[in-house]
Amino acid sequence: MNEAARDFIRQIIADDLASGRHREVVTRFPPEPNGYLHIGHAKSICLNFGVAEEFGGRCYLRLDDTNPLKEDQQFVDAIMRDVRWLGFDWGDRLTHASDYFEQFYDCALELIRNGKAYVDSLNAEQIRAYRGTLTEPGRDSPYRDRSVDENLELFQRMRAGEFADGEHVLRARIDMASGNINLRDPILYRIRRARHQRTGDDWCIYPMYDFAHTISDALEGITHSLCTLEFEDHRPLYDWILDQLDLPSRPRQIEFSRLNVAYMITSKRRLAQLIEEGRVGGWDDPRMPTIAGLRRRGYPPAALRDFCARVGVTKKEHLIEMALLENSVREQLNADAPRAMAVLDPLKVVLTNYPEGQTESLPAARHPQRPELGERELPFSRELWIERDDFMEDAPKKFHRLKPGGEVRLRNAYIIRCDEVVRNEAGEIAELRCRYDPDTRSGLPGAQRKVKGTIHWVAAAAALEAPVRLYDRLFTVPRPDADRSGRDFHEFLNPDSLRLVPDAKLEASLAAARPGEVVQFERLGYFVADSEDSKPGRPVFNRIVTLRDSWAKIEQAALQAER
RNA sequence: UGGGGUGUAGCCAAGUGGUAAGGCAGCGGGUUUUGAUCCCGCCAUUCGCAGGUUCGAAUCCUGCCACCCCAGCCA
Repeated sequence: MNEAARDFIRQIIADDLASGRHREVVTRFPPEPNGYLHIGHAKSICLNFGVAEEFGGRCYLRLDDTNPLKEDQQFVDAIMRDVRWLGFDWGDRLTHASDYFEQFYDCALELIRNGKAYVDSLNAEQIRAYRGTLTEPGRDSPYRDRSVDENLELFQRMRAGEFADGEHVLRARIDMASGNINLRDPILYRIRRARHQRTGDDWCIYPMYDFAHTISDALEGITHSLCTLEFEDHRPLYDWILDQLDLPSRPRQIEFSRLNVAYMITSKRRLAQLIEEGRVGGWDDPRMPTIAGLRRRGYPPAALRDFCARVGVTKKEHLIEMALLENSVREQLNADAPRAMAVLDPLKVVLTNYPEGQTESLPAARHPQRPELGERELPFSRELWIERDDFMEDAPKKFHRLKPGGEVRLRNAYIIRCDEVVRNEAGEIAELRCRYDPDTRSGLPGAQRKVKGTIHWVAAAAALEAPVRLYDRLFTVPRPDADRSGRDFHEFLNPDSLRLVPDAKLEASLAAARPGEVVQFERLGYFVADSEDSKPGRPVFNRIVTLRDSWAKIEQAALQAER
């Protein structure tokens, strides 16, 4: 694995192994259980677990539960489910920051004894004022020089619950004049009378991220602590903590840029807001960028892993086009998804020369490139549904579907010719009267005859009617949460992110689709039987992604040319 | 005005002094009973800009410019 380092982090790790600095690789994925994991986390999961796997090391799943006000067990369960679904295994390395509360406390005592931490009794407002600004240094707190004994006593009393929330904090004694604000005596512990989901009421003081995270890394023997760019200027603090304490290992923090995908937001706060406001159905709504949402949408885990691998790992800010994600999804789905036919916007076709009452059953391959997947049977009869936009009265020459007097092939069946267009009183096209050519049934020698187009269809009498949900991007602009003019991301919600087709006409064999099963509706896209709303015999389908559509491009180009 | 980062094609991304990989997108062509898939070809004389060093610079030096992050008792 050494020579094939795919990114700068793997390069560093390979070098560390080669130089003997480390003999093994230990990483961790440390989410805070205050929301669901999203596609950005997927990148971090793939990186941390992937690196460990590739270098024969191990990776911890560590729940960073140091703030009882925000965290919840339901999120812990969801996180485990999502990591597992993505294809990763933490073995017996499931940990919680709260497992180490006692050790954190001991570390705090050690800092106090060495004069490296003190109890500050300024209130929150005062602490902010004393901190200075980006360009002006801060000032020392009047409590900064309390004696070791006084600090020890106060801190012990903090733990014992003798003070109200906010009355005191424990601070590191570093440098109030540092250009790096994280070094201006950062807060290590705060008093918070809140019931913790794992430790209950054992504690009323809780450690801050920088303190808890650094020590957790060291206790677990993490060799490479991988995190996103916004923690870059926390690294001096990370290293300072490691310098002060007597810990079993010395991890190294390395930062990489977080994943940004166009037309998506990954702020947990904003995602939670969308749910609260009822803009989406929940954390697993198929439009959500959450792992649960993508799963319900029908994205295969392998597609997500492939996507993360293609995106790469660097320190550069980026905005990945959705097309890259969709390419990974289509690539997975094309290989495995069985084919079926479904008509979403039906137009009736009557085959005038097909005997009334007659039906037949036509075999059709489940997958054109994979004969081993077998065949399914398609009922065929006199009345059919075809897609409304597969017919055009005044068709351009490039349109090779059905037109008056024209021929088209019905996929897996016969060639038909359109003789007559029947209209209703409103003047709308109500039905097409066509003739079929009996010699051209698929499999027969007559089927060799070439026609320009092939369209999909469903026999009317045998059609399964089922709801189909057509999903599209949730937002109308690539960066909904970074608008230059300061407009709120709500303004960019896509009103057409979900279009419901209440009774699409589906090929009969689709009645057997199990929840979670993926199929390709030929010429339309990939669809999944919804895992929540499908009932036996009555599936509800979600559109995962459309097929590539070069006709749509031609049409668009024509439209452009007209202008 | 302090500190920390980042600039290679439309979007990502390799490149580590020897003459710009690869993917996505796009364009052109072939195969095709999915306008899908698959296959072939094209797509950076130039690496944020300006100087300098060198036989030779995306890579080294100097200066400049642009963008991102940091002032939670959040993570």
